[in-house]
Amino acid sequence: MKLATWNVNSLKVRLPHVLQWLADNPVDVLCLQETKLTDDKFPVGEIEAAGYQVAFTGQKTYNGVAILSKHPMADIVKNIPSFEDEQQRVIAATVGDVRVVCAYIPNGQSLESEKYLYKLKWLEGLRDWLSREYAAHPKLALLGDYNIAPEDRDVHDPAAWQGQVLVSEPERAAFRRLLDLGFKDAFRLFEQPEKLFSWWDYRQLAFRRNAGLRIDHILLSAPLAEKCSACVIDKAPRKLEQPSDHTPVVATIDC
DNA sequence: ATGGCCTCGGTTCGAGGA
Repeated sequence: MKLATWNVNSLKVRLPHVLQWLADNPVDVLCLQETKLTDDKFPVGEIEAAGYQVAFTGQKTYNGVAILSKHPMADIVKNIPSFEDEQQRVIAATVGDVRVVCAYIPNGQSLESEKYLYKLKWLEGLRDWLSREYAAHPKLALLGDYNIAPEDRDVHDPAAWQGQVLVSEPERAAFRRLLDLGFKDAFRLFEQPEKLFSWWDYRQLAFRRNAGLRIDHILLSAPLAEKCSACVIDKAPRKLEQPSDHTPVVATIDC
C-alpha cells in the first residue's frame, strides 16, 4: 500500500499536475492540502475518471483538504471533532484497515502573530483527538503539510532560520508530542540523502538553490511503521511549469 | 537592502502563504 501527501497550492490550478502524477505514481491514497476550492467547485468527475474515489472539505480562497483513494473509504470525518475551527484543515477516512488522517496544519505567520498562538492551540487539539484515534485505530497514518521542520537537518540554512516560524522550539515540541503518541516519521525510518526537502519558496530561485524545508510529513503508528519499506520525496513535480511550491511525499507499507 | 513569487478575490492591489 502506498500513501502520499501533497500540498498543491490550489487544486484548480494544479489539477493537471495531480492527474499526471497519479498516472505516473498510482498510489493507493493521496492526501491533498490547500485545495482552495469550495465543495461545489471540487473536480470530482476528473478525479473519479482517473480511478480514484474522493472525500473533501473546502472553503473559498484558503485551506481545503481532500483524500483520493483507489479503494472504498469509510467513516469520513471532517475537521477535528473536539476542536472548534471554521478553517477546513482536516479530513479523515478509513481505507481497508488503515485510518488515514489528512491535515493542513496552520502556518503561524510569525512568532509575534496571533496566528502562531492559533497554530499551537490547533496542534494541541490535533494531538488530543489523535490520542483517541490511535487507541481506536492501531493502524493510523497522519499525512499532510505540518508547517514544521522537525530538526535542523530539515532546514537548508538552520542559522538563518533559527527561531523563526516553522522551526521554533514550541512548534518542534508540538511535533515531538505527536511522536510521543507512538508515531514514527516515515522519512526518518530510512537512510536518506542530505538536504532533501519538500517545500521551496517561489522567490529567490529557491528550488534551483535547493533552499528548502522539510515540512510535509507522513507519521505512521507503530504497527504501520513496522511494515513500512520506503519513504521518498518526489521532487519531479516541483520542476514542472507553474508548480506547487510543495512536492509529494510517498510511503510504501507492506500490507 | 527585511524585498523577491504565486494564488485568490475582485478589480489592476492587498492578504496570505512559508
